[in-house]
Amino acid sequence: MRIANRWRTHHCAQLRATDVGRKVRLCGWVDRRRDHGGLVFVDLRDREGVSQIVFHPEEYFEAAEIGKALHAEDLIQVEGLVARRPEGTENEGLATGEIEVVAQSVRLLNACLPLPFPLDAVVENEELRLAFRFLDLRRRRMLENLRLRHRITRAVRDYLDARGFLEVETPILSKSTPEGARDFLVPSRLAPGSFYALPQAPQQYKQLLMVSGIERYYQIARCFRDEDLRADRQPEFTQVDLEASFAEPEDIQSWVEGALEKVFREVVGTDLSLPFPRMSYREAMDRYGSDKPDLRFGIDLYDVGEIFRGSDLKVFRAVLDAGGVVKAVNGKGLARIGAAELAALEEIARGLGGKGLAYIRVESSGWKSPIGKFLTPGERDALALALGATEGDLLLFAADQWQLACEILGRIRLRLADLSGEPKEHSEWKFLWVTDFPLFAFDREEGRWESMHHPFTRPRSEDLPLLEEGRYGEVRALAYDIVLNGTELGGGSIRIHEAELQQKIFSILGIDSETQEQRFGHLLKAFRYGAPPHGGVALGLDRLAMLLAGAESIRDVIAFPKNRHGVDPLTGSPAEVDAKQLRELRIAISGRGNA
RNA sequence: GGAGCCAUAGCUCAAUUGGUUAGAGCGCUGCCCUGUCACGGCAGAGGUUGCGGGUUCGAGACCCGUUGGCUCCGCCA
Repeated sequence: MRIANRWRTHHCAQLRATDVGRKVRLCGWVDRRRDHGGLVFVDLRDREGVSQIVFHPEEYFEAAEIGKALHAEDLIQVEGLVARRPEGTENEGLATGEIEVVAQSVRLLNACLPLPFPLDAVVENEELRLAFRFLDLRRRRMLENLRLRHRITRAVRDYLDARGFLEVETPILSKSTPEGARDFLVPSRLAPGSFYALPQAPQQYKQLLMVSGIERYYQIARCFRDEDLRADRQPEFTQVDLEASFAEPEDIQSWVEGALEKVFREVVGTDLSLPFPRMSYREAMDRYGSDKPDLRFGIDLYDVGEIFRGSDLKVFRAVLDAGGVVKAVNGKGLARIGAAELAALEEIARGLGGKGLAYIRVESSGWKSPIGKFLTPGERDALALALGATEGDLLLFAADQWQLACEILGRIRLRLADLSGEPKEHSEWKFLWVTDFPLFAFDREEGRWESMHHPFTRPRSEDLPLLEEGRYGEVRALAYDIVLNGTELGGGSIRIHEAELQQKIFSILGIDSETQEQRFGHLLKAFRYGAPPHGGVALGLDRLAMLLAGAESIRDVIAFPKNRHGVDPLTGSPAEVDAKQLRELRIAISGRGNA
């Protein structure tokens, strides 16, 4: 890195014993000052690191006077001589620890007010950190997070470039398609009453690029969704978005695996073993009660319906007779948990819509359980065998429709892992492809079918007859999600490229022909002009960076994130605008607050 | 829209069962200190305990409300 110019000759992590005697000039912030009355030391910091500056009052009085008066985070320019530190005062913990710069002159370039929070300690007050984000980003940890993110995108770009992917930008001012998340809208001045929408993803544009014959496209794409925020959700976020023509799911998956392998090798020095395991949606739900199972621990769900098929336990029997399932999970060693914890587990079940959560404490004195008296010795033996139950275990049961029973125990499983102190090492990377998602999910409240992934997802060809027969819930999609340690890192699919099939899917989703033409006419039109088969995937860059950084929130890997309410406390966005601006847009505010 | 947790000095936290003048470390200010690197020493400033109400002889603590922050559910094709 070339750095020398009139401001500075080196950066603060650059100088070594071989530079002793050299006259240098450094610029940086006062990381720490140690004033010995006479002698003053300053750790001078820039992006690259730290050098110790020493002020000798007898030799360089004026410089020392300035040095004495410095404060934390003052910005200074120092000119001086590189000197070897006296025998025994070297600092082995510092790359530049063999030398120091003897200040001959120093300029205070810009002073710093007393800091609102320390830069070298944990600060819980995130609101304050965001309000002073420019200072927060000076912290080593945050700087390294940004650097890590940079390295990720660079590795991804290198990888995809080497495989013939073209980076193409797509519009930010886009068109609203009311399916999916809520859109951010941008009013058009030139067409009053009309609005652009910020893209939730470049989905349709990248498919159009495939029709254009681009063949392999990628983009580090900003996406916008106007939904409530979470630790891993911001209203604007970034996806590594790619699409390829003439590609099978295996092609897409191997590109993702290859890119991630390169990222992990180059960014954190970890070798991933490829390919990642695959698991069908059905199996993931059956075994782990989740479509993004965390495989760092091995608590499995079991179907124990057969054991209760002839049971006296009416609640279980009724569910089974109605076509439901009885599933169970074994919390090894958790018979010890108290009533409050147990109630919390039941609350998880109820919160999801379950009727309850049966439990059995396996204790030395016998099985302690409200359902205990309904169990025959044979049933107990069968359960113990199926669940591997031994003394001290806590068995939990959900009896419900398959989907719900799985989801309930899936949540319980995560909670049990916490309770039992299962190791969840950040350095352990458990990747998984979840495949064969259902194409549709039935929305009970709306009383209609919805796309599980999105409406452009291609059904498996062998399931096309099911589509004709109206057995929508059974149709599987050529879709795949990539999961890392229980986090959905991304997902993709092979797309529909035929106008007729696309129209059929739209119709099943309850979008009539007129609306189809209105909202998706451009896509349907394009499909009639020799659209190639194609598919792709999108990876959540923020989440990937968060996991690699060992951060708790994607806010820690985004330079200027929004808080819980979509507000940036630093700039004060969003903000009201001038009446003149609104007039130009022909917008009238009808009311504030509970409008 | 719902649930939970939190709010005490600039920051991170403490304050026994409701009981004297709300403390500590860091930071800040002043003084001392010539080989430190989380330098050290002495002194000092800094608080309407988020806000409003209530219970009580007495509230940082208990109750109600409210505001703000965070986490989760809903939502996120």
